[in-house]
Amino acid sequence: MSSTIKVLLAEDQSMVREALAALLGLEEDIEVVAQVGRGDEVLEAARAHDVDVALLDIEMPGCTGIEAAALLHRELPEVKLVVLTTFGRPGYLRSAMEAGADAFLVKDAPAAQLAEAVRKVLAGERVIDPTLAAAALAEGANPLTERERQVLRAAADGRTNAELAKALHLSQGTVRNYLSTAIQKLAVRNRTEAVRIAREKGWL
Amino acid sequence: MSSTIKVLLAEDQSMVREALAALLGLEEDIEVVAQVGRGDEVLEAARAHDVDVALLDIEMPGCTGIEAAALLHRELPEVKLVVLTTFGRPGYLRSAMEAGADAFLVKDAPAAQLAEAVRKVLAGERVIDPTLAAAALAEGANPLTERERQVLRAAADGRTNAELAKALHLSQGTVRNYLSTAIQKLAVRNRTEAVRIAREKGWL
DNA sequence: CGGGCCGCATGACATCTGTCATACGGCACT
DNA sequence: AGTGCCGTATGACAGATGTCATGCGGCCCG
Repeated sequence: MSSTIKVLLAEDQSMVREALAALLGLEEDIEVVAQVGRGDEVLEAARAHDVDVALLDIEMPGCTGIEAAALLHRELPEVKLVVLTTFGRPGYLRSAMEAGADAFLVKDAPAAQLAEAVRKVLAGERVIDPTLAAAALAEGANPLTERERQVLRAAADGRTNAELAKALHLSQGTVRNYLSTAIQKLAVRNRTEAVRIAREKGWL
Repeated sequence: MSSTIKVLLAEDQSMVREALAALLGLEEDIEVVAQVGRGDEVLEAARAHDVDVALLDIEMPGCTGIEAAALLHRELPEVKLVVLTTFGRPGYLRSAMEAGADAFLVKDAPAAQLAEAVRKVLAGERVIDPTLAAAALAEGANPLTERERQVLRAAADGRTNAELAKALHLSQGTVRNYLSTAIQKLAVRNRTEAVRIAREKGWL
């Protein structure tokens, strides 16, 4: 029989990361050979340890798990990619798939699915929650332009139009125009709702 | 030597919960005797299993880990309480302590601290991050009145003044006054920032 | 009993925000 | 060459939001 599956674990919360490592450690055929707590340490660690599967949390400092996935996919295409996230946002699933992910798991799925997903992706299968896949397809693509997203992101923490304009090197009127179109595209009433909805959909 | 320490684990994300259980399962002297995924199932499970220590995540459906802690503290005062959270918000620490928690851990602390905290609280010790404790003391108490908190919470998802007034059975002017005083107390410029800051401090 | 804070309210005012029309250059697709 | 979208900008306008002064009744504390 073949040797153990070598896994890289990327997750910023140490306690969760080490707990997941403990969980995977219980499996005979899986070995966690590297752990990192930042997105921007993923590639280096993957190179250093010759991993079979990378398990990537999305929310991480440095860069997101999705960005890390895209990078790995480009640099080490033979590494299988499992994206793990707290939030089952359809937009996340879409981005993860575009980044070359082989599996997409949400953290409130049963723990058994984790080891299972690792084995499946190594066998060439793709693993995604059918409900989430349906939601991602139903919702359609992100309607926001890059600029609209930038403005929304910057507006998220309560900045005023003048501050947004300064931060993005735009005129105040332009900022208002972008916010206005974003608000209309998302069918909401103000910037706060727009930020909330865009976040929920994973469009931000 | 004494028998194993019986632990109840409350955490809504199955994968994290089972991973933490796996982690604790590696310790010879600790046994996870019950797992729940909702705050409002904690008391019942604790009663059913005669637990020594309850490990409570804060963010849970049903009721928060802090509310569950307060309930356990009242109903089963001999059970030791460890509160676990993603966010190291000083206000959370304060509330947890007021609810009778014996330990307060953030999830980005090393995993080893978890088992250690379980043993320590059982030995009658209290476990809190000194940095966080300092922050909680430095920041002072929540300056917001109950009404101000209500209005901020309701305003968080982008409701308009008219909607807030209707939802809270207040006049529109009163809503604006509350928001205005909250904005001043938090030393910010608008409601969105006020919500953000209040959240960060755990005052919401 | 008086002072102070809270909850609640109103009115006036200044500023911020959202909408709309309009404009121009660039780029892509037909 | 024409159409359409994007990025950028302006000006005008209506409505939402934030500030301030002021008022009243209730409650607690000294």
